Amino acid sequence: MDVPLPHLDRPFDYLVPDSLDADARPGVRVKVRFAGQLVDGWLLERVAESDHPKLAYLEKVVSPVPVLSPEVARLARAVADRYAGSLADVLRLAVPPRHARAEKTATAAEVAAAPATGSAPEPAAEPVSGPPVTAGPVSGPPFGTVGEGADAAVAGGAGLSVDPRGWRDYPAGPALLRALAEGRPARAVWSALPGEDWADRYADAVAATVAGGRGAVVVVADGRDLDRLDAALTAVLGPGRHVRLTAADGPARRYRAFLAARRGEAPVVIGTRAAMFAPVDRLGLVAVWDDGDDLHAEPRAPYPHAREVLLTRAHLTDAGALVGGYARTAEAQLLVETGWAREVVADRATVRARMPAMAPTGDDPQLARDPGAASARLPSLAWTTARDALRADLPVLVQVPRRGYLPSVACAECRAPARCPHCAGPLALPSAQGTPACRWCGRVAAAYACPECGGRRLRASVTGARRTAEELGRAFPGVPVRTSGREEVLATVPGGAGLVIATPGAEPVAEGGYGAVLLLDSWALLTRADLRAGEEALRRWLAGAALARAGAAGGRVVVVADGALAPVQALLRWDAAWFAARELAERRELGFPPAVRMASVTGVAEAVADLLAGARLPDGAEVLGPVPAEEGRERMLVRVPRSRAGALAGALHAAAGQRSARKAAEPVRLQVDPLSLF
DNA sequence: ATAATAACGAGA
DNA sequence: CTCGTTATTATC
Repeated sequence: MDVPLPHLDRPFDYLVPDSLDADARPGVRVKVRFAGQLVDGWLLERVAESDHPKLAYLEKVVSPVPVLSPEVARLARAVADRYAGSLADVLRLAVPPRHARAEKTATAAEVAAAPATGSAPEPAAEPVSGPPVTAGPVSGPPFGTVGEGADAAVAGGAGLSVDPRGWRDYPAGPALLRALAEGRPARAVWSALPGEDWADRYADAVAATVAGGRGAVVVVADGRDLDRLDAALTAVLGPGRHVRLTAADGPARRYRAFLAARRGEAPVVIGTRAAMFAPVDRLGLVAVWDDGDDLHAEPRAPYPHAREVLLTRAHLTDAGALVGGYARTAEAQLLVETGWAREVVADRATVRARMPAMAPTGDDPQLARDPGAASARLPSLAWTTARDALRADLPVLVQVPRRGYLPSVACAECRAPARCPHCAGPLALPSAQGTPACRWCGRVAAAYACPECGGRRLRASVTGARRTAEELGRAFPGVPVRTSGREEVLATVPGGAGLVIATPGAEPVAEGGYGAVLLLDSWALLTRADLRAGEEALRRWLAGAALARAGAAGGRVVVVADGALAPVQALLRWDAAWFAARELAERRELGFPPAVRMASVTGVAEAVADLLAGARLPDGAEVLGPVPAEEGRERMLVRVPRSRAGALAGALHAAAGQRSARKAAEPVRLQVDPLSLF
């Protein structure tokens, strides 16, 4: 029933009139009369009898295309249960809006050929167990030992030949590919080497899965990553073997792509998070690249995260799973530490050989002596590193904060940019009412006085990529300057001398790799009041640094940050696993996710109190708060051990059901795994 | 929203 | 005890 009310989140039985008998197959959209009105719904299964005494007739089959596959129906129920949401809400995310014209292009024969895969549907017959992340015990064997994998270029059992290509750089890599080719549910957390062509590696893993006769779903964060993966897959699988599914393509194309996937026209679906529910036959692999990117979190109720949906999916279908990135999230680390997934990492010698030379620079006494550096507002080491790379005819990447992400400040009287009295770095405001502090050395400038006019008041201004580009252009005359950011994102840049100013996430790949990468927004990233500030900073640095040449080939990275900080250490050593383990240990200590399961309840105070009063929270649940939320609302957090995660979601959903049943007017937002905890 | 059903109270 | 009214609850 396509109504979002939590107390109606269960199947209802209807009689099927003879006239609709042929079309009324599981997975079709239907219209039924419910409480006097016509509402949309989903036909979940056909049964011989019903316990209900008086049944109404199905009003209409909207379209005979069974767009909801049995596997996705089960997945959607499990996701709704995990996130304390309703099946209808999840189905809205899982099945794109119908586009009648796009549907017409499917002939009757194709409709009839729509696969009836998977086990018999049992909608809501029994609660589906939570995703493996919450399940605790290790399920499924590891996909091979290091020794076995190292020299295995040919798949065993099935006699399929799989070339591990770049996966040879990782001791467990070839075994991973072999397992996928043999249809075994290998689960891996992959830490990509610096300079790694991740899209090629994902294409290899997908190709191995397809060679084994199974399908794959791959989710990436944005359109640029998608284009890259698309090209890599076309190169490896050939054209027409994969479907591209993303909301950015518009409703018609999206629905057409969805139907193609549903009909099983291609074994592989790739896309942004819209693709996480894509129907795929005989699913053998789910994969997500860069799971720390917050674009993987769905902003619509019940706010599922692509990584969690895909892992649930792997669990339900016994498919393999690949969670990869240059960085590693605490959630991925948990998969490794619970033994659910195997870590796929290169050994230290290989990492060292591939790494660019790394250097931190903070407070910079040489700044004044370097006129070029001073005019570019760059610490001296950053400036000389860039200059050397340009002299060697190599491109230089400068990673700067997103425009508006962190407002810089200027004198309120004369508009002169406010500079750090100590190192002349730009001052910025971490929050609206915070004290300005230096973006380079981090020193707080409490008693600032403008050197130009003596003014003491400051106003916010923005120094984005464009402004930085102008200033750097002046510091390195004659060098081409390109920017890549919000308005225009470059995918690639040529290999010769040139400056590339990019915001995090928009760094273009340089032909042959960058000679130097300057990471300038360290302080802005690290001082964010967020549980994940360190993780996020490291993720962005690694993504930028990964584009540099190896140290032996002249690649250098300068990070303007204190080298003693843990995320900086992790960058300097290129050790995302170390940082993730540290981060997870710290969250265990503090009782933060993913070591525990958190849910937030947001609304006006009475509504929040009402819901929590009616919730039968599991043993050991802690209620924290309230903290003020946006406009008059407040937010309470509920924390439980991971073993009670399912019970917590169930209790909150049931409590929301009670409220909606008695028509409580004030809305309450439930969010399991909320993005931000503060 | 609206129909059924339960709960309640006044008058026979 | 019955009828009529009102609160409650389920909605195939």
